[in-house]
Amino acid sequence: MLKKRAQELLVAAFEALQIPVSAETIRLEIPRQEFGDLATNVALTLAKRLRKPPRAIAEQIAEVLRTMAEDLAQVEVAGPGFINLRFTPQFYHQMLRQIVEQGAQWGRHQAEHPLSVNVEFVSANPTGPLHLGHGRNAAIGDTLANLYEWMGHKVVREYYFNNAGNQMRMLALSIYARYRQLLGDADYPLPEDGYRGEYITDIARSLVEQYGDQLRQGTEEQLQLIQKKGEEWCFRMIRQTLDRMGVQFDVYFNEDRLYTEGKIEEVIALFRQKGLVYEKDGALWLKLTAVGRPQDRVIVKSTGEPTYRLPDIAYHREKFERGYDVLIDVFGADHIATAEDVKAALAALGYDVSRLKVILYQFVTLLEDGKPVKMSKRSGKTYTLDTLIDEVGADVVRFFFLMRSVSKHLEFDLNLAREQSEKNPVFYLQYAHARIASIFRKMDERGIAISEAAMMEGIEQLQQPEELALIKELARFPEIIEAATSAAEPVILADYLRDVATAFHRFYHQHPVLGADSPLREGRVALLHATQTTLRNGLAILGVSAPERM
RNA sequence: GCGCCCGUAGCUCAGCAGGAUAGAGCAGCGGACUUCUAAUCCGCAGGUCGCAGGUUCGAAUCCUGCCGGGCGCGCCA
Repeated sequence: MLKKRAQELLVAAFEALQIPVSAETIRLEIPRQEFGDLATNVALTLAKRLRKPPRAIAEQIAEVLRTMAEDLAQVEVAGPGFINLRFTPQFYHQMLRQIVEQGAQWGRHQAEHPLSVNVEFVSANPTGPLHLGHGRNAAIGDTLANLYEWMGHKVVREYYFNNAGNQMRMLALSIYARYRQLLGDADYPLPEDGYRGEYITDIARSLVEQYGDQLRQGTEEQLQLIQKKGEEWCFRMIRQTLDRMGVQFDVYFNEDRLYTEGKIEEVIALFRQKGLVYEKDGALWLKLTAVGRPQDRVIVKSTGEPTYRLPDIAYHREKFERGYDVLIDVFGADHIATAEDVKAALAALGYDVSRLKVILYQFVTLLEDGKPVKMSKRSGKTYTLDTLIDEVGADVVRFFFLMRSVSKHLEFDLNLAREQSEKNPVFYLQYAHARIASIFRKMDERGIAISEAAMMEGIEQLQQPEELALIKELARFPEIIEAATSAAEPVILADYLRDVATAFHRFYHQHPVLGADSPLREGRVALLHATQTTLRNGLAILGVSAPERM
């Protein structure tokens, strides 16, 4: 809200001076405290075009701004030509009134043209429990979905359920091997690249309980049954873990459907029409080099089975056909090449791939005592997301996965996460919220009831630097949501909430609320409400709880 | 070899549509609880922004090259 207002004022000033400048070229940033509330370098960027020294331009604009004067307490030209702005306390009071009025809706945008958005994330194969990478994926995807909702769009959360590839066959064979071992064939070998986790034995055990030795022969039919049971089991595990992460999907899209509904065949036919496929060595190749990709790829193996790339393309085409305005994929960094291939293929089929945003997040390393925890897929010795949640709780897990840029490798420091103390950054935010809740409880105990009207009255009493600094911080919330959404970076919101908490703790430390005299007390209560709302809403977007007490 | 991501304080990271003295958290040192939660606050200390060039009035930020780390480059998914 601050930047928007400043931008309006600057645009008006430029108009008065008859200098044509578009609003977007006026960039505002928050400078060091002593310079002001906002600063712009617009005079510096215009210097060349206007052939005037930047300071002279800045002075001119500043002059006009000073005469307009509304909402601005101070306009200064500094350094090489920055214009520093400081708002009046009255302006901040007005903001605070708006926040209190909006209450639970504070921070929500009303999109002029609401978009339909599909966010596909997690999409882990139903062959085992979720791991840390999936956890980061879940946290990022769900938060992006939340952000789009807060921007006023309509969001569908979707999970692509990859239950048709040959990894499923491997799952069945792995379970079968354990099943045989349980039946007494201790030496029955696990397949070369089989799944080795504990859960495989659990599944096998449940089969023994249900079927006894009836599946011993391992006929095709029996293996299919085992596969089905394994898939269901894994799916249940996955959903339980996602539940604990606070993630709910609207759509689970089964890969099966692409086959049963003929989508795979359709895509092949389309590629044929466009002359984008050819046969070689008994396989069907997609001519990706014709659409700017470095290599052609096999899409149907010589065995007649499609490679994973083909259903991927068919699936994305299906999503496009459903008519979303925006499609978002959340993938691990290892999907780079595939994602680009899928995009190029869809573009070749005539789809507007600018609507498809692929979010690639970097890998997660688990650190314990400063050293990476070794994970081995072969031995099945991996650290599951469930284990992590058991150990540190869902709030910490979600926050830790969101507190770094998506594009950065993430070091998950187990020792820090386990720390139930001030060192843990999650608690810092939650504590601010709980502290406010505590004051409200105290008010109840003492029988203090304050009407909204009284709060609104009291707001103009807020003149202390810590009070104004806190309002200033709160006022950024809608802009932060917008920035985090357009950059697809939850960390922007996470960092912001820390700043809010800091501003609050400073205020709290310096100024008593209930001990203050009316009407200042009422004004401070309004500030508490606004702060709590901001923290609660922000934490909700991140999927972290806002506790009433700690 | 090629492609993508990353290199900023002891550690983990912000800042990067160029701009005013490069910021946080943790760790270190020193202060603040008879008051609404000290899971807090205040202060001190800590940096050749990987290296070398280039563009510019101005580069952590843009360009090129190199060095270092991660991830890819399957008829696996």
